[in-house]
Amino acid sequence: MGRRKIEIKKIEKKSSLQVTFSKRRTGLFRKASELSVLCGAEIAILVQSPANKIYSYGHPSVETLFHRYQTGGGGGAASSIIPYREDGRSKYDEAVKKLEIVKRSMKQESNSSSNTRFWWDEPMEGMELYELEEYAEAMEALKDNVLRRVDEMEKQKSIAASASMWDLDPTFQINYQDFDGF
Amino acid sequence: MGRRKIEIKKIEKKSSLQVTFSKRRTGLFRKASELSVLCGAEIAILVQSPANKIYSYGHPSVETLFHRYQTGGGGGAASSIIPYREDGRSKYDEAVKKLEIVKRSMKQESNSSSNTRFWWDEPMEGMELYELEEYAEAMEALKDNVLRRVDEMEKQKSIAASASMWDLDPTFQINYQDFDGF
DNA sequence: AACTATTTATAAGA
DNA sequence: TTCTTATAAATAGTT
Repeated sequence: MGRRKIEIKKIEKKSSLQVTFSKRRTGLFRKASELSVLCGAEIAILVQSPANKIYSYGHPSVETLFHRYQTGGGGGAASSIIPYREDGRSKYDEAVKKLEIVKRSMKQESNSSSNTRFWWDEPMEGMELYELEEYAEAMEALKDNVLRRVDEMEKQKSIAASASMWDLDPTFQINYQDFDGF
Repeated sequence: MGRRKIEIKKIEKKSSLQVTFSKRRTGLFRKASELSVLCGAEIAILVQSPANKIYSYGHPSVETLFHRYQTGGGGGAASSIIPYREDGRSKYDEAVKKLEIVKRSMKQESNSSSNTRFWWDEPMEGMELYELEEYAEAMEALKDNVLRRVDEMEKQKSIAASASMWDLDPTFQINYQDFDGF
């Protein structure tokens, strides 16, 4: 794709690998941005570099798309695949914002007074790795259940679509961040 | 980029949009695959189409990368950013596999006998939306805590790196799936 | 970081 | 849709 055709196999020379990674990562994110603008598609990309940095691209955000991916296609029982609500963006975003507000207030409370302990902090002391892993999994299952229930309730509440998410103003605040901090 | 140069702005003609979306999505995933092979990078992509289908590309998996993204760069308290362990892949993957086994067994149990109820299913009945949202958030906070603790324990346990994750055999089982089911 | 010779990607057309 | 093809874009190797 340039001076010579190359085989698609792992580049061994470390310096070339670094250069190619940088060029192609940029190219990939540019392509994503173009697809997003041209077609109104919403896209999230995570790339973990050879140096273990994680680069992300997300419009509207990595989290939003991942949540849709999980609730829409991956999470829950295999039979109950829940479609992403056609009218859902604004309602979804409202819910996400509310969750974030609750989360922040919870964290502030739990940080401010060190003697106050909340029930979700309790099990952290003295657990063995295996227990913790099991626990994390139970949490995830429970959260999936809760989110599914939220989805169902939202769906019932939103009767007619006020506007398709694709008619909204595409304010392309491209969320383009590197994690260089470690 | 072909017969004519085009501006990067939303395509209005619906048929062209559909064709362009399909071609460029394919192109994007191909580029991701090439970057992955050439540089040993690990990549996840989610694309939500104009028709609200979610297309995903992930190597090793969307979930794995998203988890790293959250624990490594986004999740948890703002100050305690946990780096992805340099030696971590095999340990990390082991943990993920274990979690998945636990999850599957939990799901199987809870599905097989309909009269058996687990504690994490209990709170689902009769909760109002606001309660559910609060609950979901508590779950997420707890899961974050648990995962952070797991990370810390893993880090302590893995002393010297046996092999860099980038030296491992790149068995490129590209996980390339469409959700056409809705 | 820039530069180009080439290879790829793709817009339009069939 | 899928294929063809003229042209734009991406990029490998070089400076």
